[in-house]
Amino acid sequence: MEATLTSGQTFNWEWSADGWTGVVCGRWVRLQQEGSLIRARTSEPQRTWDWLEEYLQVKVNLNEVLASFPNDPHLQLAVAACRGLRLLRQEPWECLASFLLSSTKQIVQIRQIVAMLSSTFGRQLSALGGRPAFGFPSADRLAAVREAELRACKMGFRAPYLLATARLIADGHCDLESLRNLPLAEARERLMELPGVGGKIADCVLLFAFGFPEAFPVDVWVTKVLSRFYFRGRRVKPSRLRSFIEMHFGPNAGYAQQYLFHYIRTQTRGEQ
DNA sequence: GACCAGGACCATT
DNA sequence: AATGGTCATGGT
Repeated sequence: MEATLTSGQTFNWEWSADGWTGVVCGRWVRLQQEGSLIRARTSEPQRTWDWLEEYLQVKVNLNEVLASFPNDPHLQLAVAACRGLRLLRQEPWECLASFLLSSTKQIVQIRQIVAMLSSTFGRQLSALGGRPAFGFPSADRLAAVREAELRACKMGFRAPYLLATARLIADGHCDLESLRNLPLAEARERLMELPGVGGKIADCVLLFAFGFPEAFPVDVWVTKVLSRFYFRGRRVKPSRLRSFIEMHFGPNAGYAQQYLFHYIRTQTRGEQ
């Protein structure tokens, strides 16, 4: 669970001695790992846990996913180092907005920005003990604020992108939920029409929110690890990298990407 | 105090 | 098509 929640696919989980605290579908949640089980606590009674099972993707058979990976020693090394890492199924708007804020930011900083944005514009939620919690602000809410208010959340040049995209979602010009049912390439194009959304951020939404398992976000870390593992550390043109990815990683390429990303990031921390 | 971070966009070649 | 500069901020 730790690998899943700290691997840079989501930014709103906080660890403490009591477990992992976060917000899913507008509900405050605390998760505790007990062996192979996960215990969940909410601040209010729940009539169903479907929303959490969907988010955590607990019904995905991880062994089947891993069995679909190519049998190459580098990838297997990453798999061994990131035991239990899963892909979440996040809410599209929160995922899109979070990754709009992610460009050339370290994960710790993205977490700070998301936290400030939520506490400023998000809905306050009841929580068990501790500090109050805040949900991620809706597109409607953000569409109504001024750019300066967003910049006050330390997002810098990303503020106009977030604002413009929030407005396109809020006024119905773009319906995120409808993109879920499109073919991957088409959904990707629709996403890239949004201001501030290029191929990488689109791939993140396709993989982390819409659940396209073959979507493969390529950032500086993934570029680095692919170069090191499969191209003897040499620079590789993006187009060549793309064709290698499609050739090599199979139907669950996105999972493989997440293992490689988390592996290289945790291995080289503090190095160089 | 450099260097860099889960990029996108625009102006030049 | 392919670089190069720019954007804002702060962690390491």
